[in-house]
Amino acid sequence: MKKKLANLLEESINRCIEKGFLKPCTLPPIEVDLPREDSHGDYASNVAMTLASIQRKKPRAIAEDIVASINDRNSMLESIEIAGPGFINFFIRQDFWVTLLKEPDMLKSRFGESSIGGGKRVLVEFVSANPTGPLHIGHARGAVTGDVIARILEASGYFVSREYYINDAGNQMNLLGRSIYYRYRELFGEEEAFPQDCYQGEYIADLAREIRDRDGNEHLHRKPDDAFAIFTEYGCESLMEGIREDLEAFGVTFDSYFSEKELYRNEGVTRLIEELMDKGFVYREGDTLWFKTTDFGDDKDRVVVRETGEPTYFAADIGYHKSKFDRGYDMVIDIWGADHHGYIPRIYAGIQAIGRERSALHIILVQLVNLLRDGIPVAMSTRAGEFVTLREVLDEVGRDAARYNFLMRRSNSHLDFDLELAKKQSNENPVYYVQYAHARIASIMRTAMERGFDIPGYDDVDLSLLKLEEEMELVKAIDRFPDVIEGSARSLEPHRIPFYSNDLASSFHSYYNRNRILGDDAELSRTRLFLVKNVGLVLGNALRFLGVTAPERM
RNA sequence: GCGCCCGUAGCUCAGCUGGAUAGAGUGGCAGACUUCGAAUCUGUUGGUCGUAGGUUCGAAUCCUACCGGGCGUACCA
Repeated sequence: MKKKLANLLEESINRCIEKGFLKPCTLPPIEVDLPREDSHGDYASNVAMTLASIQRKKPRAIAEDIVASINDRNSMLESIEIAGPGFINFFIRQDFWVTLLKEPDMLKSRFGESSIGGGKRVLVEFVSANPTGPLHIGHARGAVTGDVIARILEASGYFVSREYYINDAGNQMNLLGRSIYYRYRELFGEEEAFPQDCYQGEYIADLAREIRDRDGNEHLHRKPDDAFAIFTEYGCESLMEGIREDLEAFGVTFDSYFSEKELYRNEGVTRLIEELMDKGFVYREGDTLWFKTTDFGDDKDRVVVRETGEPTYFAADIGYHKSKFDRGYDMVIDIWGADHHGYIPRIYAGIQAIGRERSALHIILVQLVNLLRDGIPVAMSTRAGEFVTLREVLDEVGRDAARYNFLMRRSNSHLDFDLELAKKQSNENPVYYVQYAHARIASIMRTAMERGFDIPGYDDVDLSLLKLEEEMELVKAIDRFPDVIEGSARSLEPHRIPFYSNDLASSFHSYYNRNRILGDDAELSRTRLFLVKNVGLVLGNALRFLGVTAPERM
C-alpha cells in the first residue's frame, strides 16, 4: 500500500511539473508513513513540506496542487486531506483494503519476500569465536543476529553466504595447546602447578583425557614445543566440532569456515603486506612495519609486522577482508561483539587501502549480554572457566525462547538475559504470545474442518463482509508485513520482526476475544476464516524469518 | 585523558532514519471462560524523553557542552 501511494504521489508531482505548477527539480525521496493518529488517515506523506524548501513555495499550496493532480485510477482512495503544516493524509477505501489479501493468499510462504537486493552478493561473517573453549551465552546473541540478518537478506533478493572466521593461529591457540598439555601431564601424575595464565575450564581436562585415551603416554616424552603443536591442533579441531554442533542445535549454520592458518599458508598475509607496501601505506621503524591508518581517519598508526617479524592479527584480518572482496562479494557484513568497537576505524582504513569503498562494509556491533538468574547477575570469564555455555542455555530454556529473547532488542543496546524468565512457559515470556496466536489459529482451522467448512481462498469469499474495525486492523497489519521485512533488511535490524509479530498477534487475540470466527452465518464464517488463515500465514512467515518454530499446537 | 555505545512510565524496552496529542510489555488496581485454545482479552494507573543550550515550519530523533552507566584505548586475538 505504501508503495502504491508513493507511486501515486510521484506521478502527480511529475504532472504538476509538466503543467508548470512546480519547477522542474530532482525529487526528494517520497516518504509515506503510518500516522500515529487514526484521524490523520491510513497513511500520510510529508512530500509537500520537503518540496517546500526546494520550490520556495508554501507547503500547503504545493500540497493542494499535488492533491488536485492525483489520478486515482484504481479507486483506492476514500478521501485525501491536507492537514497541519502541509501533510497529505490518505484515507483508503475499505473495499480496496480487503483486495490486498490477495497477495498473501497467492504468495503463501513467499509473502514478505522482495527483490530489493537485486541479486547482490553478500557475505555475512559472524560468531567467529576463537576455538579456545565452547561457545557461551555471549556468543549466542551474535549468532542469532547474524543468522537472522542472513535469512532476511536472502528473502530480500540478496545472494547470501554465511561465514565463520576461525582464528586458529596466534597466541591464544598456543595457549590452548599448552593448557591441554599440562592437564595431560597431570593425568600421569606429573604434579607441577597448573599455570595461572592457562585456560582453567573443565573442558581442557576433558580434551587431555581424550588424547590420553587415544595415544596413551607417548606425548610425555616429546619436547614440549612439539607436543604443544599436536595438542593445539587436536584441541582446535575438537572444539570447533563442538561449536559447530552447538550452533546447529541453535538453528545456526554456515556455508563456509575460513581458517586464519590457511590464509597464512596461502600467503594471503604476505601478499597483503606487499600490496600495502607497494601502495606506500606502510613505513618501517626499526624492525617493525607500521600501516598509516591515520591517513584514513584512525587516531594512530597500527603495527602490521612485529619486531619479531611476525604479522599481527590486524594484518591477517585485512588480508581476510581482502579475500572476502576478492571472492566477488559486493557487500560484506561483519557482526562483532561491542568490545571490539575500537577496531572499527582501523579495519575501514584497511579496506580503503586495498581499494574498496567504505560503504561496502557494514559492521554490526552486538552489545554484550548481561546474564541473570532471577535478577541476579551471573559472572562469566572464559579464562577462569566460569561461564554458562550456549549448550546449557539451550538445554535449559530451549531454542525458541533463547532465540526470541536475543532478537527482541536492538542489537546496539545492552541486553539482560534472565535464565529463569526465559525458561518460564507463561505470559512473562513473549515468544509464547506469538506462538500461541499461531497455534490458536491452527486450532481454529482444525475445528472448521471438523465442522465441515472448507478453508477458502481469495476468490471463494465475499470480502465485503469484513466490516469491523478490528478486521480492517488485521488487513492493514498483514499488508504491512513486506514493508517490515524490507525495512529490516535495509537497516539490518532484525528486532523489528519480533515487534511486528507481537503487534499482529495482539490484534488477532483481541479480535478473537471479541468476535466469533465460526458462527451461525456460514458466509461470514468463511470470510473470517479466510482472514484468520492469512494472519496465521504471516505469523508463520515471521517466525520462520526468526528461526523460531511456528507450532500447530502447544 | 581520548574514543565508541547507551540514558524514554516503578522495571524491561519500541519509537518506522526530522513529523501532528510520546507507545508496548511487565508491575499495581478493577473486570471477562456452559459456545472456535484464559499461555487469552477488556478497562485503569503511570513520562519535564538524563540536564542545558542550538539548528527550523517542526526535535525523543540532528549539532555542542555537561551529568550518569557500559565498553574500548597492545608489536593480544
